[in-house]
Amino acid sequence: MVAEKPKAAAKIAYALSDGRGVLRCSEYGVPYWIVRRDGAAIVVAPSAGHLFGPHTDSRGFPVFDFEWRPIFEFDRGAGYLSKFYRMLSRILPGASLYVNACDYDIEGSVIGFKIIEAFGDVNRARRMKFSTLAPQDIRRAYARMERLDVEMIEAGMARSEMDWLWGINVSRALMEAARRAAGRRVILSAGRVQSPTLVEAYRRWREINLHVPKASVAVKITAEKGGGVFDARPHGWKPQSLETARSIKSELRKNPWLAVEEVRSERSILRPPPAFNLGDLQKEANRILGLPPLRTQSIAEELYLEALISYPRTNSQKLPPSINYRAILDKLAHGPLGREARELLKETGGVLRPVQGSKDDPAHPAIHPTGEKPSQRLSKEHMAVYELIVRRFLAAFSREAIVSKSSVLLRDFQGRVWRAEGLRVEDLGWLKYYHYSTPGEKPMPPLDRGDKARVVRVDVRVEWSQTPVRLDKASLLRWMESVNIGTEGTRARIIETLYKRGYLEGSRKSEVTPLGEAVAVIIQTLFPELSKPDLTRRFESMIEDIRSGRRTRQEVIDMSKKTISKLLESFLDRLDTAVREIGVSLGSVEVEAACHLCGRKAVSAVSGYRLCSHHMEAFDRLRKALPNLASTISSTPREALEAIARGRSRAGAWVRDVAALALRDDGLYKALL
DNA sequence: GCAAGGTC
Ligand SMILES: [Zn+2]
Repeated sequence: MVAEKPKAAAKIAYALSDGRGVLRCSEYGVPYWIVRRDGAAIVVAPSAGHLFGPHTDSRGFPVFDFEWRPIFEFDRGAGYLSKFYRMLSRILPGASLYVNACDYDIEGSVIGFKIIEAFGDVNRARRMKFSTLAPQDIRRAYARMERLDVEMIEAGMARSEMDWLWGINVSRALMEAARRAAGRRVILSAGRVQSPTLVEAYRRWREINLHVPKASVAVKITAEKGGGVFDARPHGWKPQSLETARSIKSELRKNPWLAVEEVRSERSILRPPPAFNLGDLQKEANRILGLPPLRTQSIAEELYLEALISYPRTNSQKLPPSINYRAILDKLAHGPLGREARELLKETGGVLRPVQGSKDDPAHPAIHPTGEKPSQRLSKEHMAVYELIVRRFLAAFSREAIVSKSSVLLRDFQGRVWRAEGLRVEDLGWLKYYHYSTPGEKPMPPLDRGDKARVVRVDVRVEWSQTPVRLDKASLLRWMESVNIGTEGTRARIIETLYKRGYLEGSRKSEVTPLGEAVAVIIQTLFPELSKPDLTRRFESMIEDIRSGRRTRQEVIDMSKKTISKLLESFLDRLDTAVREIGVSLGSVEVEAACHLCGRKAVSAVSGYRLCSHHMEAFDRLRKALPNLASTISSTPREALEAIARGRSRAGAWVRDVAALALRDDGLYKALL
């Protein structure tokens, strides 16, 4: 019986033993288990994920002649697989029956099949189908074993092969262009998941650099009543210019009173969040601990191998009763978060009904602690992630938090309406455990209709809008989740690949490098299929066709080869443009007509200055926004440009470049008006 | 050397 991983193999063996004992053995340092059932000896042996994958010895492209080989033969990072390979090659021969007991998905079907094909006999093989590793599920799957799932195997192999064909061929095409441009070897890559993500990063980076901020005038009143101080802001109106706001300020200095017109207060209820799936954990660990997504994932995987938490590569936000809530909480009560666990047991009186999130996973529950006590050796970061997971788990069982929000409308002597807002947490509820989401309190003195509050001070200032667009590892990961490309196990890793290739750089505010821009442009123009998530949707429908018997793997692979061949042909026809694009980015090719501001290829000229497409776009956007901007801050266009050029305005870099140049050059300045 | 998908 072949399991996908050691942990699963152990669970399967124990489930099949019915408590009558299991023999744990080991070969080359890899564990396997022997159990007796129905008079037969069952050997449950684990793989460690895929042991075989497509590979070729051919160089150059197009390349279509791959074969399935043991992964450690060609992937230096996969050395640990060789001991699994040796163990399986020793254990499998000679059995009377082979059972694929890997996870029931297309990847598991391939993993088990390839191992049975290599070391056993596919003509004496069957498939177990289970969706969880709970003992009763495993026993049911064992009792109802089916024939080998050929359609799933074919679908899974097709997925691997299509990814290989697209990825290897387009990567080699890019590298060929780089080699011709720079005369040296540069490692470049492209693929179904990484390339749409790079293109999205490029789109975001452009938006950030092209941001023309909107100006608005903020007026904040600090008022006082009975010793209590609060803030009020315009309600239902706003000052149209800085001048108007300043005159309001001087009016209020002469007549510093506000009449309370209406007091409203409402309670709002904050429901506890569900337990983590991997994406939520990565997002929260980034927000709270500042950890990049792949770091969080590695830590979670290590916590899982230490048996402190459940399987982390899950999309589920659900906690099924089968995990045994009570047993876990009882154990947690004696660990490092024992005080919180005991508090929760007291609060719930032992009635444990966790919030269930909407997201689900075919094989695993949400991430939760096992209750095992963490060892003292755990690093600070490991402990922090562990604590996050435990606290989120506890919060899921707790009660709602109650917040009371008050909103007070006040009128000044000119009849203008102002609004003050207060916020008070009435009952912390689940926030006692997961305090990272506690809203900030805004105090508000008791006020009644007709009361007079005194204006203590008035602040007037120009506020510049910030771009809402984010570009960093965590935001890219969320984008990948939202368009459903990649898997829990691969998203963060693929993002790291984009940084490793030198396409992206920087952590909190990432940037696309010149090389990344060149690759993104080439992908968009010469391999448009790889620029969007749609290719993943096409893969999915082809995989579905194979599973349902509408198409064969051969047909799907032939179609892919045809598509890729055509793209590579037209790529070679326009190789010079790709060579130039990459050459410029690597600094080995000169631009004939360079942008005055950045040296990129110019697309047109304004008042004698050659500008690239980015700076041209920045010029256009700035020209459209300038009149409004100037009138809002009650200034001349020149002063508005100075504010933009200063960066304090939060304008995008390319917009600032254009503004600064226009301040130095009259011709360009006039062209902006 | 290149993908994306498993997992130690
Ligand atoms: Zn430019």
